[in-house]
Amino acid sequence: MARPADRNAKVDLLAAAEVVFAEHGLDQARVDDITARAGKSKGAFYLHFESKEDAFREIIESLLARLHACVREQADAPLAASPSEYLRTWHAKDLEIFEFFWQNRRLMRLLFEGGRSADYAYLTDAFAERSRAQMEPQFRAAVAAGLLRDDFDVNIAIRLVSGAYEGVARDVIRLDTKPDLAHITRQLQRFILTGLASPMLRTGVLENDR
Amino acid sequence: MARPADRNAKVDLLAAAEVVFAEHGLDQARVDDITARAGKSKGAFYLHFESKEDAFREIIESLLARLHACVREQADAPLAASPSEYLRTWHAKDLEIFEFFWQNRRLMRLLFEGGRSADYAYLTDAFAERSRAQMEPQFRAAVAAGLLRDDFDVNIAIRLVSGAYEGVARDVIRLDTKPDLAHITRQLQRFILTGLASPMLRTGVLENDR
Amino acid sequence: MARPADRNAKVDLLAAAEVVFAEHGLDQARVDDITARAGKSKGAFYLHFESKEDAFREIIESLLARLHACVREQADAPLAASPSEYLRTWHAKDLEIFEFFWQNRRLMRLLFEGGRSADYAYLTDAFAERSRAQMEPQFRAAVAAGLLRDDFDVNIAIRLVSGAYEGVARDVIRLDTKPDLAHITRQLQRFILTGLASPMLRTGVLENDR
Amino acid sequence: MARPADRNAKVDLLAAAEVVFAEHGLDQARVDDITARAGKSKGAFYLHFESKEDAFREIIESLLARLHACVREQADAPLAASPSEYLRTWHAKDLEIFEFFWQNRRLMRLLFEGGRSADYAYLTDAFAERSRAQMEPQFRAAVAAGLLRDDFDVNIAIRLVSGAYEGVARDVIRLDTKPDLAHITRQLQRFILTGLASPMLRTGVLENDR
DNA sequence: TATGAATGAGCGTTCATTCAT
DNA sequence: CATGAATGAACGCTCATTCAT
Repeated sequence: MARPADRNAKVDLLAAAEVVFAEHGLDQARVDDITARAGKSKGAFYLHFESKEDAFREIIESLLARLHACVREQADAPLAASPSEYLRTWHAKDLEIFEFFWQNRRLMRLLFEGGRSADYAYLTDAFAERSRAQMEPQFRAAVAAGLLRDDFDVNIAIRLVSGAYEGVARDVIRLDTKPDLAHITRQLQRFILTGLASPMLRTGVLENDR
Repeated sequence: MARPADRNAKVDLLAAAEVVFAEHGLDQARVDDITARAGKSKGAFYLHFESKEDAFREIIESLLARLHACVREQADAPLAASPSEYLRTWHAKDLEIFEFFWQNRRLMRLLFEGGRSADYAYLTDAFAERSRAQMEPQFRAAVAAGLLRDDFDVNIAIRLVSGAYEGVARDVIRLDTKPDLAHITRQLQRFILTGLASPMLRTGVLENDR
Repeated sequence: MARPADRNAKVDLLAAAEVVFAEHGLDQARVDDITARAGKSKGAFYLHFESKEDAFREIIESLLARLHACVREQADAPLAASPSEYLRTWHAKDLEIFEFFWQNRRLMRLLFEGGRSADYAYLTDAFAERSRAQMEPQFRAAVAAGLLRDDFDVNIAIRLVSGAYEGVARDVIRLDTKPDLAHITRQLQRFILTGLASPMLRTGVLENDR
Repeated sequence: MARPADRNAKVDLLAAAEVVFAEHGLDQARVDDITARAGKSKGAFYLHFESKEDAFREIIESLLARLHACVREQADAPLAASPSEYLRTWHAKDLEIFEFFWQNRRLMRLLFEGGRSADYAYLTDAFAERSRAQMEPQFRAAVAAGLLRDDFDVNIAIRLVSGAYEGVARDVIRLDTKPDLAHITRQLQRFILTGLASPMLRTGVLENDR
């Protein structure tokens, strides 16, 4: 037999903690605020979590787990046969992930801001690193398949691309109303693929390169 | 005639505060740590700063002032005559700014991480916003001059480009050894200008666009 | 179901605070002293009071409330029919109030000494002012009833009488052993009514007045 | 040769200290305030005084010395020959002392309020005690001379009289504009000598006494 | 003698965590 | 399991006093 009261208590506390952490960050969040918002006692909090940090960790870990599940789900799709199929798949994946960002924007902001605590500042980098790591094999595969140019320093290219993704993601999650994610991600894809150079300037670019 | 002010006192304190804030963030930095590191007394700290936050603000404001001075200096250069001149100028500007990032990487990280305190989380966004604002007129000028394509949503393009810059900047400032900034910025420029699409894929891209 | 509130906690803290404030005044009283004396933790103090000053205020306000209740109770009695009844009633009232002073002599001293803090120095005057205000209607009624002389400047007479009361009260509350309050108040009453002049001098006094 | 600069410095500091102590009491007065008001350095303060308390003591002692000089001057006058001469002399003495109170009202308030510090709360009582002590021989002499009634408990009578004086003094020194001190002291004297009872009540009072 | 920057002990208050019921 | 009063370590800030010049 489950003990629903118990489960609900933890769920309530987690929900409240999520809000309070998202608003105040780890350091400035007070356990009192969390329990008051959850309508639970302080004792209940420590019944379910070892410490304030533990609750924070649990929330962040859950977020990361769901995020990675979402990303992996996208990543596991096979390289499409045709170029246009490839683009369609890619775009669908991006949209899926940006939808996740939007759904979890409060927590994603907290993540991007390192939990607003020195102790979790590493989260920001860790997330970026992980994104890059996740991106690399797909990128290399695309290069190998002749879909992407091979005259780039792949590491740097990845860095740039993931930077663009992260930058856009940061923008999206701080909006108040939901933007047209499909449009944004399509532009992002197009930007990555075609660049901004006008034909006239393209000559200059080639000149400029050795 | 009085015991002369230790002209270095404030400088020492600021230097120590910079280190401590960079390491622990605003909330977890202890005034004791700062003064101990500076070899000064606690009283000395409050002789020069109204409060812990005041010292933090002073450090951040100084960083932002120097940063904006650096950016403005770059921005004020006129649009170059020839495309290749334009590219050279652009690259030089970027390099200058990335040098600044590298020189001040400890503080830039703190800035990017919102002071690691809920109270200054806005810094992250404020900086991104400002960067975008600074970029916009230059971008539009380049489009008007036929240097950049005009079939992009400019706002989104700026968002993407500034995202790429920010992402790369975040990467750079967390390295332990100085990377080849000229290389990175050149790749960044080239990436922005030419994109990643292979000729074969380029067709797909065009197809994909309505 | 919870660890039940130590119903005595606040009472203990107030009792301890009373002693410590009475001994050291507001400024020099240390919260540590209060909690140590109460056998409570520092946290417990802030569980019941907003601040040190808040506890002080509560103590003083309670004293004033009880004092005014006592005074009002006396004041509400009607003017007696006969002179001797009037005197008896008056004396009984005084005795009641002086008993209150004696019972609360530690706090009354603190009150008379303005909480031994610049912030509450006004208490001394406020109390005197209030006493005078309370006395005035009774005084005027007694004059109207022909019980008291009408050839005095009433305001000054009240000032003198309340001064005498206050002076005697200040004396009484700093004694170590309880004096014969009935005797003192009777003498005080007699003094107010008849003065000290010997018959021989009385003539001179009356001459002296215009 | 005197060192006028030095002397002036101390005088300036004392004057400033007087104002600051009178306003904030001992505990809440800051040495900084005193030196700033005096236009001197903190070093100068400690050149002339051992400590903040020392300066306070010096000010209070000076006040008491001048006060006692004034009182003694009055006290040393011989008992006058005739009753009316006695009354005139007494009144003149009182007026002199009340003039002193008025001249030094800021400091007298501080004195009456125990320096607004637990450490000097005793001043209030010490002053009252001393006043009583000073009054006693004169009182007894007057009784012996048949000028004052002898059917009073002398100690209590003194207490009452000095209480009345103290009460009136407290009133006077907190006024903003100088009152008619001669009038007040005359009324005070008359009150002490004759009391307030109407002829009608006097009968009852005498009955009431055993 | 005079200066005023520097010192550091001291204290009010907060809040994560514990524990008696 | 649940409660919430109690605990006490921690830390920001003040200000009397010292001392190098």
